[in-house]
Amino acid sequence: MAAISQNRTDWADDGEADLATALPAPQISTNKDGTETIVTYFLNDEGKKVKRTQRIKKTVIKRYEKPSVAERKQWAKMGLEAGRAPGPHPDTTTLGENIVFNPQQGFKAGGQQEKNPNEDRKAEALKKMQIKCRICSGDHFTTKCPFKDTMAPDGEAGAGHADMGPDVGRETLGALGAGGPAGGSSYVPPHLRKGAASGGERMGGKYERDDLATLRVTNVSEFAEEGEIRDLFERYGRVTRVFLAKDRETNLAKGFCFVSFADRSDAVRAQEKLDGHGYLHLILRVEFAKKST
DNA sequence: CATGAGCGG
Repeated sequence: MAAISQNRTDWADDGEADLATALPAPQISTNKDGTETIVTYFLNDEGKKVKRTQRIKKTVIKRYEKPSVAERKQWAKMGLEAGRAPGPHPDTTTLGENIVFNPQQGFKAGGQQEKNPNEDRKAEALKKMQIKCRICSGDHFTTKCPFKDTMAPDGEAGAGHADMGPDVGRETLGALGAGGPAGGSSYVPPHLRKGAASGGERMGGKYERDDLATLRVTNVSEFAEEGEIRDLFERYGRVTRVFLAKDRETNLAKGFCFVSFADRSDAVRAQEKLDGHGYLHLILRVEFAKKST
């Protein structure tokens, strides 16, 4: 490494030493308002000398920073920067746009990604074998019980029987305020909740998915991806949802998907245009979805 | 071929 000249200020100096050295040195001055003005000189693509004036405000904005980046900043400087003060210097570093680091949801400085607490609790419960079926006391959830269709959970009067009063055996509905489906469970799936992205509508005390502008697409390749399908359908209007059915085990597409549009008229056009359209070695069939069972 | 997943403990 000793062979590298310590006097060189730029890799581009090779063969143009006279021009390069003719450039004035960068100047930094501090203004009254605390900002700094940086003047640098360089040669542009056409070999013309350019003076650049930048005014920067040295406000330190505290924000999350990738731990790996933070660590890297502690490294001793090397090469032309060896021994110099921390931070960028205009003769070796070109100041660019601020790049906003946008941490992922759950990102935590100084450590691993935060785990979903629900996942944790569930895994924990499974590990300790605390799951006990309320019907048969087996180590599965009540809803997974092989007897769930024929027996009610212990302590509940015949769930699903017609002679049941409106409040008998019915749990209090949660603060989400959605009327759940009849059947005794207070659980309201995310897409049916108030404010869910894909317009649920209150009808007769129940939330139902609005499938008026939903297309069912069949003959979809197992290698299909939701994003690609969305791109394809976006050409005909605003797509509000793409659901690509996948096998939960293998994660391979099952061969059909649903695409919802904001406007039914767009769905009509997409249906007409894309029915019979080739996508990845297969020819799509596109029709309007019927109500889900 | 094919009408979605989802919680819960």
